[in-house]
This record gives sequence, structure tokens and C-alpha cells, in this order.
Amino acid sequence: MTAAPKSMDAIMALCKRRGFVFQASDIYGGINGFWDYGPLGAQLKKNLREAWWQDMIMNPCWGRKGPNGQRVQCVPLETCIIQHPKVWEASGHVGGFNDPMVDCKETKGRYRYDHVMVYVPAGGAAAAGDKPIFAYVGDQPSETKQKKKAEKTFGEVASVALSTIPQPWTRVIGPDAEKPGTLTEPRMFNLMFDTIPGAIRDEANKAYLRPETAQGVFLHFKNVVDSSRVRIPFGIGNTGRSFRNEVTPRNFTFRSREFEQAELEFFCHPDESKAWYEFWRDFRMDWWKSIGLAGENLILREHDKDELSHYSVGTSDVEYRFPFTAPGFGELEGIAHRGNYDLTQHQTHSKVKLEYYDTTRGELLPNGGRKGERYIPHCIEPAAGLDRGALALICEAYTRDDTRPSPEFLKLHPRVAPIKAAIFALMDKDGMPEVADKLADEVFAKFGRYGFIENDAKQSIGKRYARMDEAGCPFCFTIDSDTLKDQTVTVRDRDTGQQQRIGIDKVCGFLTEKLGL
RNA sequence: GCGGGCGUAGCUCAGUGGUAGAGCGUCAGCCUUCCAAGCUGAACGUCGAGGGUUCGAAUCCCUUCGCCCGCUCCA
Repeated sequence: MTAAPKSMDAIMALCKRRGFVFQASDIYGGINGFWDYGPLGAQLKKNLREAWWQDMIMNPCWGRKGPNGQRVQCVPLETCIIQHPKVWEASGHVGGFNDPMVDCKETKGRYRYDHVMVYVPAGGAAAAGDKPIFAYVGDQPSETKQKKKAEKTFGEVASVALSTIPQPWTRVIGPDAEKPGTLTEPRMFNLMFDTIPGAIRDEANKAYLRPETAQGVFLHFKNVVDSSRVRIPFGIGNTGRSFRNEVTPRNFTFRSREFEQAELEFFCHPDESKAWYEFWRDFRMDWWKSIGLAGENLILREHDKDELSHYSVGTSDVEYRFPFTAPGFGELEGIAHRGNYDLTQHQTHSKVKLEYYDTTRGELLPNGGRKGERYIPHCIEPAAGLDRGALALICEAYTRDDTRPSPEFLKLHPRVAPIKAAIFALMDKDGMPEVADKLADEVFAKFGRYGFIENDAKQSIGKRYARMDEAGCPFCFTIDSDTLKDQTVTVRDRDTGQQQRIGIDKVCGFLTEKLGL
């Protein structure tokens, strides 16, 4: 095996060539930050979404028992992209994460407006007269450097926020700049897309495209509890498109402005939340491994204390080493312990009680029941990016081996591979195509719903195998002259190129076993 | 947003002022009893887009869009 380092350019070329990923609005020159999926990509992503749905909602964690010793219980939900604008105020997406930035024209540095401070004379900024005043960012090298300069200029200095200095800042020297007047006015970065529902365009009706699917779940926590007999602990899963107006869309589909999430909000009693957090963190890692990301390119990274959101007890990221992040890693999924932050926020903002009445807790009553306990559940949130997942699967699968007749191929796990199997007549004559057609009908009937089944008798067999390798089809079944005599076919394994003979009536059984369906 | 690179056939790229090219892929035919991705032939181009200079622009100039890399950002 002569494995060459993986080139992102080569992977992107293959994605286009074989119809995995196209640039959105390609024929109009594309649109920054948006990508579409071609036939194979659409099916690959659907397989990934389907695997998530199966393993998270329908048969959660493959039947693995939770920390409470019980089967894990989850239900699905499907919520709208557009919700009431107040949802995003409650969640903190409006206001909190919408930070104005200032740029420095000299150094090309970019700073959060609210982080920039200025050293002025002890008597206040006005006392500086025509002299420059010195901006800095706390805990950065600029802090001591600028302080020294300021003290040299003014003697005793005071520190004030940049926002207190009237614009334009012609006398302000940027934190890392030499000359004054290089800072731009603060600019807002619009991180949420907005839109205006209703026939009449009125800013007062502004609504947002959701930046995450999670909030839809919190909004319906009570509805789900009241309508579906779920009891704590349980999870609610929600998949769908989300939108973030990324400052810099980059790295192929990795940071897109429109993307798809698969999020689970798992609600539990505060006392059990740590155990559930660890449970989900470990399962999610195992899950990604199970669909083909096993190996050193996948890591679980526990966030440091100072990285955590103020409400979070713990957060881990499942990270994959993409060719464009190597030797670093890029986030595939975040597993966050969110405490009761979200439900509390929505309870406050909506003024609707989102407490849960837990009849399994509280003191024992004489009649053998429990008194019950009211609380706002804690939430564990495994939030996966499906587009990032699909990209990681492709990157991991992409293999180059120049010793093979098909040097480029995709070692996709059979469960996610968009083409599940190919049926080939070795030659387009002697009755072989007819046998192949019959077998293909049978395989279609049984597996066609899970992915594409190819049936092709044209061109040389090597060419057809190579084509399947490049598309990541795991198995090719070939009908030859022996098939006509003894009812056997060859099965070719994509990764090894090796063949074995099995009975033609064993093909479906073989696929059932290998595809993990 | 800034800086750098790039944009020509489905893909990879050559073409620096004078008739738009190659390899691969695709399709057809041939051949072929398992890697033959072989042989022959065919189809396929707003040279990213718009404007300008010029007798003449893929090529020079301006504007713009997109991709990649670095910085920055990333709920």
C-alpha cells in the first residue's frame, strides 16, 4: 500500500466529478457559503441522517442501557426554521452573540469592540489634546506595551473603554499599530439571517432563520411531555436545516451558511445529569466510529473549564482531522451539558411554566407512592453537523493507492455508501445480461430502498470495477459463464479487490449481513 | 473584512495579442471468460461574469463573482 497524503483538492475534484457535492448556483458562478449535493452525495447524507435517526431515536444507542439501568428513551420532533423572534432573545442568539468588531487598517487585526480599552491621561481623554491615545486588549501583549507608551506620553494614565471615546478615532492608536487613526468604526456581524413574514414588508415583523434546531425542542418540551407519555429521563431529537451567516465561509462544505443539524436534547434530573453527560459523550464517539471514522483521525476533546459557556457543566467535541485542519481537528459534534439554562430562559421569557413533575421522586408516602418533586430538568445536548459528518466520511474514505488499477477510491462504510451493490454481466453476451437483470431485480427489491443498485454490462469489467471503487460501492457481483453452469457468482470486495464465489441465491443474504441493515 | 494564489471541456491542466488544445472521464462500436482504465471513433467550450484598450483579447487594463491558503472570526 503506497498511501499518499490526502489532498483536499483531489477530494473536491472527485466530489464534483462523481456527483457528491456541487457548488450551489454553479452556473451563475456559485454563491459564497452554499453547497448542494449531487445524486451520490444526497444519498450518502440521507444514509447518515437515517443512521442517526435509527441509532438515536428508534433504537437509541443500539439498545445500550443508560446510567439508570434502563433502555434509553427518545422521541422525534420536527420544528420550523422560522420561530417567534423572541425565541432567539431567550436563547441568547440576539444580542449576546452579535458582537460588533473593529478592524485595524494598519495591522489587519480584528478586535471585539467591547474588548478594546484605551489608555488616556489620568484627567480623561479630553486632556490628551492633540496627542494620541493608546488602545489595547486586556491580557494581550498590547496591554503592557501600550501602557508604557501612554505613561511616557502622559505620565499618569487611566483606562477607559474604547466605546467612551467619540468617533472618528483619529487619535487612537490601535492595539498593535504604530500610527493613530487606523481603527475602523465598529461593525456588526450579522450572524443570523433575517426575513420578514407577511405580505407587507414591515421591519417590526422581522423574524430569523434558526441558527440551531435545538431551540425548537425546548419550546415543545411541555407539549411532548403532555402528549407522548415520555417520562424523565428521555430525549427529543430534531433534525433539519439551520443558517448562520458565517463571517468567513471556508473549507469546502465545512463552514457553510446553510447546513443540516441532527440534535438530541436529553432531559434528566439534575442529580443524574453528569452521568448522562458522560454516557452520551461516550456513545456519540462510538457511533461515529461505527460508521467508518475509526482511527486516529477521530478524537474526543473535553473542553477546558474556561472554554465552557457560563451555564455549562461540561462540553466535549467529537473532532475529526480533516485534510484542511491537519494536524489540527475540526468539530463534528458537540456534546454539551446545558444544565437547565434553556428551559429556564424560555420559562422566563414566555412566562410559561416549564417545570417537570416527577412522580418517582420525593418522600415515600404511607400508600407506597411518592410525594413527587418539581424541577426544571437538566439537558444533555449531542448536536451533530450532518454536512460535516458527510464530509468527514468522504475524507476518511478517500484513498489513493497507485498500485491499484483504480488508484482513487472511497472506502465508505457499507452502511453509509450511496451505492450498495453492483451487478455486472462479465460480458454483454451469451445470456449473461439476462441473468444479471434477474439478479438485479431481486437485489433492487430488497435493497433498493437503502441505496443505489447498479446493473451494467457495458465496457470492460476493469473499467466498471474502477468506476464503482471511485463511487465507494462496497460490493460487485459478477455473472460469468460459470454462473450459467453452477449458479454461482463472484463477489468482489472494493477495499481488497479480492473475489470469492458464492451461490447466486446467497447474494441477498450476503448483502444483508455486510450492509449492517 | 485584509493579504496571497487561482478560475480555459465533466475532472486535471497547457496555451502571455493572431484559427481554443492535451490527458483522463463520458458515449458508440470493437475486443475481452474477472482489473482490458485495451483499440477505433464521436460528442462536449458564454476561456467565471461585465466593461474597456486594440484591426484583433483566453492573453493587456478596470470592475465584479467564486474557490483555495494565511490572518481574523466561529453561539
